[in-house]
Amino acid sequence: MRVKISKETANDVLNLALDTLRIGKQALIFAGTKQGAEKTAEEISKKAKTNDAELDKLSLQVLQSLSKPTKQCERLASCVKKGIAFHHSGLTHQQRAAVETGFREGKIRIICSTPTLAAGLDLPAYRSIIRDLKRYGNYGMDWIPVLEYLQMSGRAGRPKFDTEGQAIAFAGNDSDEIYKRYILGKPESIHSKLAVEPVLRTALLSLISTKFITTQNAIMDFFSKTFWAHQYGDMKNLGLTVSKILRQLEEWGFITSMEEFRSALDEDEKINATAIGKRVSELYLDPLTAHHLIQCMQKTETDETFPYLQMISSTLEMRPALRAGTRDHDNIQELLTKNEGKLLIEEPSPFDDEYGEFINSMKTAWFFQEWIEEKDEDYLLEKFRVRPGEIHSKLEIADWLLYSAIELGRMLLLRNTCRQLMKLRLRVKYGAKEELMQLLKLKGIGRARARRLFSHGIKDLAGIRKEGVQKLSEIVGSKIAEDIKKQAG
DNA sequence: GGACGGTGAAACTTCAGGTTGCCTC
DNA sequence: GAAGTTTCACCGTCC
Repeated sequence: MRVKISKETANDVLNLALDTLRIGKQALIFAGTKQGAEKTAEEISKKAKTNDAELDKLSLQVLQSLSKPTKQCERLASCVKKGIAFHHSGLTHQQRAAVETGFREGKIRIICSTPTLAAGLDLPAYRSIIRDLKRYGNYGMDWIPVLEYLQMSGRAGRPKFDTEGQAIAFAGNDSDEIYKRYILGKPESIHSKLAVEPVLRTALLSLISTKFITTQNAIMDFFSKTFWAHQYGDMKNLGLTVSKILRQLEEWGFITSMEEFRSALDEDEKINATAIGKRVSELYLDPLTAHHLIQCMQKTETDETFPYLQMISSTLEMRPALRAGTRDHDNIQELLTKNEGKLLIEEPSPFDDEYGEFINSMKTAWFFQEWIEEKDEDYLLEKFRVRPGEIHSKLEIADWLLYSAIELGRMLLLRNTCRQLMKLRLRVKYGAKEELMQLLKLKGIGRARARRLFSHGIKDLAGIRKEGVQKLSEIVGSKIAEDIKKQAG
């Protein structure tokens, strides 16, 4: 089928989008990066001539999803005003929901998105436009998986409304390659061998700790019957990986064999989870991460925050860590010097493979440090290029890791460290300095109000009791003033 | 003559996603 | 590897 599109601008993605608007249909546009998605949405919205009171309402909703709108919020809001939106992991939950329902209801005509929408959500459109078929990966720029292409093009056509759908991919100079790869090519198998180890580690420990499996033979037997082994194909290799992981788990003290003097695990030997191994499994923690946390905590008992932030920032769970660019170089060097001798993970040689990952984890830790120093989201967006939604997801992971670390620390009787970590967890949760801790215990008081109270000299519950409702009302509003007065007793 | 502003090309920077736990001093 | 962003030199205009 041939479709003629008028060449209104030099940008064909833009032309296609404008054409979609003209024929009164909806489109999803897939871009390779968040920046790319935002950019295309913005370009289209500048050319779109939509005007609608409903959209104004939606736009306002998007803008006010945070107490203080960031530049990203403003950008999205101005797009939505024109019936265009972008969608990626850096959006807040409310924003995502607003964009999705807005599209389902037909108010939003075009969404420019990263592959988020293709995988998880059922959001069909008349046109599915794939702008980028290449993406930056571990080995430079590379083709996206066939599976992903199918998922994106599969969004075209809405079964209930359209009799047809169009999936359009932008080819550039590689149309032959694209035809071979994506139209004729087979999707790759679901499991990749590289991703196996963390999952296998967690699964193994869980099987052992629930006493579902007690010998290595039984383990191999179990895995040979799973679909997973079928996918993995090579049982011999899987066997080697399994015994390697078992040895690691033993070394880390998460499992024991009955005859402890034997260094290697015998195949019929009984295997049990240790108390701490059991807890690790209950926490759904990757044993490697658990081991890392334990080692770090046993190394120090500091009352500084940065070492612990570095500890949680250098886990697999926290990946992808924030990328450190050249403009961060000086700041990170300064951090390294300032924390010399206190870091829980030593700086590797710059020639080491891990060096880049180390620097990234330093940047992530630094980001958390700034967060608990009460820097606002706009500042963080500017300085770290972290979007609001990402801030939340990183904080959630941080909270979970800190919780896990506290649990493990408690079992290891690291009382002092646990106390520090509990304080830190609260600060990470609220993004506040330690001096606000007392006030944050109150319901309805977050870091913003706590800071306002504090700067008026009200520093704790006693301070609230002393102050009159009138004065409190001026600071935090009358409803909350009454409420916290009640809470303070 | 100098402040200001627009333009374009070169240099530089950055690059997807999302599941896990919960009362504990 | 390539899109997006920043920087900077260059030119023209207005006062």
